[in-house]
Amino acid sequence: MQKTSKKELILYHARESFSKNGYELTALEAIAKECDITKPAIYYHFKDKAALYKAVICPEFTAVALKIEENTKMGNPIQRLENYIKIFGEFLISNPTFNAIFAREIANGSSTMPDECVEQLSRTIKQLISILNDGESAKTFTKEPPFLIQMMIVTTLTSYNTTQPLREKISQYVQNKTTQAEPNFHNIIDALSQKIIKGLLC
Amino acid sequence: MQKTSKKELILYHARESFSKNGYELTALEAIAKECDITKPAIYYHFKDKAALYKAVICPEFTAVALKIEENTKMGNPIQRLENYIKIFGEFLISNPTFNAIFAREIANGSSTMPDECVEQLSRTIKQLISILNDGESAKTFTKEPPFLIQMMIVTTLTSYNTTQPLREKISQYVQNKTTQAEPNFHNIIDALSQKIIKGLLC
DNA sequence: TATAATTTACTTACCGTTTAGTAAGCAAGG
DNA sequence: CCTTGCTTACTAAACGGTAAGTAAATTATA
Repeated sequence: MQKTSKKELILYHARESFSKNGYELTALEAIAKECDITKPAIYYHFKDKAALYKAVICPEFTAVALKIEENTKMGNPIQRLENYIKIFGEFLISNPTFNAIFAREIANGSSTMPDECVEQLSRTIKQLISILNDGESAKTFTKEPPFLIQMMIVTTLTSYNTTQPLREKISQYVQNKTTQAEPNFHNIIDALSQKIIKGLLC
Repeated sequence: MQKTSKKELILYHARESFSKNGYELTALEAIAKECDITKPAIYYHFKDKAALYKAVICPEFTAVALKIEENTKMGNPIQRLENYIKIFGEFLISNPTFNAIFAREIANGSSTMPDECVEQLSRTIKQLISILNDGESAKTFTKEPPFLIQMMIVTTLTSYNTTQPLREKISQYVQNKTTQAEPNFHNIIDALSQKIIKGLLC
C-alpha cells in the first residue's frame, strides 16, 4: 500500500484551507501543522504561497475544461447546452473546494487568477460560444451575449452552493408560509437548465 | 459651504478600499493616510475594523431594500419582476463599490455578513417571493425555488460587473470571429430580464 | 563491495514586515 | 475646566519567507 506523498498531503490541506478561508486567511503554518510537518517543508515543495495556490487550482480548471469538451460536442444545440450546464453543475457538486475557490475568483474579478487557469476557462467558454452559435444558425436560439449566458450558468450554480448558510439565515426572517422543502442541488441544475434553455429559444 | 465631516471621509475611503481590495487586504493605516489623518483617529470614530465595515455596507443594503420595496409593489407580476431586476441592476451600476463588496460576501457564503444586512437582504427576497407567488397564483409563472431566481438575477448581475477584466483576458484566448461589441450594462439588464421572465412563463 | 560524495526531504531558529489595536497626551472650543 | 477630536508613540501577534543544519537515502567511485 502506497503512502500518499507529503506533497500530495500539502496540496490536499491547502485546497481545504484556500476553499474554506480564502487566499489571504490561509496561513501556511496552519497547513503545515495539519500535515504534521513544518512550514519550511512547504517551501521545499513549492516556491511560495502563490505557487501553492496555483498548484491547487490549475488541475481543477483543466479537469473541468476537459469534461466540458468531452461532453458537449454531440447532439443538437439544446442537448449540448443541457449537457454543458449539467456537466458544469455536477463538477461543482463533486468538487466543493473548487466551487468555493472559483466563486471567490469571480467575485475578485479574477485579478489573482493564474493565466493558465484563464486559458483553461477559455476552453469551456469557447465550447459555449460554439453551442450558442450553432443554435443561432439553426434558428433554435436567439442571439445572446455568450458571457451573459456563461454568468447565468456558472455564477448561479456556484453561488447557490456557497450561499447555503445565508439562505438558512434569510429563511428565519422571511417566514415564507408556503415554504417548500429546499430543493437539492441536482434539482437546481435541472431547473436552471430548463429556465435558461426556455429563455434562449426562438 | 459645509465641509464633509472626517467620519464621512473615513467612510468614503473605507468603502473604496473594501470594495477594491476586500476586507482582509484593507489596511486601516492606508485609509487614514487617504483621509490625511492617523490610524487612531479611525478608532475614535469606529470601535474596530469590523464596525467600520458594518458602517460601510449596512446603509447600502438598507437603501437597496427600500428601493426594491418602493418599486415592485404595483402592476402585474411580469411588470413587477421586470422592475425588481431593473432596480437591482441599476442599483449595482450606480453603486459599484456595493456591487464588489456584495459579490465577495456571496462568494464567502456571507459568513461575515452582519445580521443587520441579512435582515435587509431578506426584505428584498420577501418582495421577490411575493412577486413569484402572485405570478404563480395568476397562472403567469411556473412554480420555482425563489432563491434560485434570486441567484440568477443577483449573482449574474454582480458577477457580470466584477468580471470585466476576466472577460477581456478570455477574449484574447477565444478569438471569437463573430465577436460582437461588448454590450453595455443596461443592455445586459434588459437581456437578463427578458430571459428570466421568458423562462418563468407558463 | 566498501566507502565517499551528493542529493532528498526535511527541521530548528530566525528575520522583517505588516497590521490591528491601545495608552497617553494635547490643542481648541464651549 | 472639561469635552471633542484628534496625534505620537507604542505593543503584540501573525505571517511570509530564509539561512543553516541534518539524518537518511541514493549514486558514484576506488
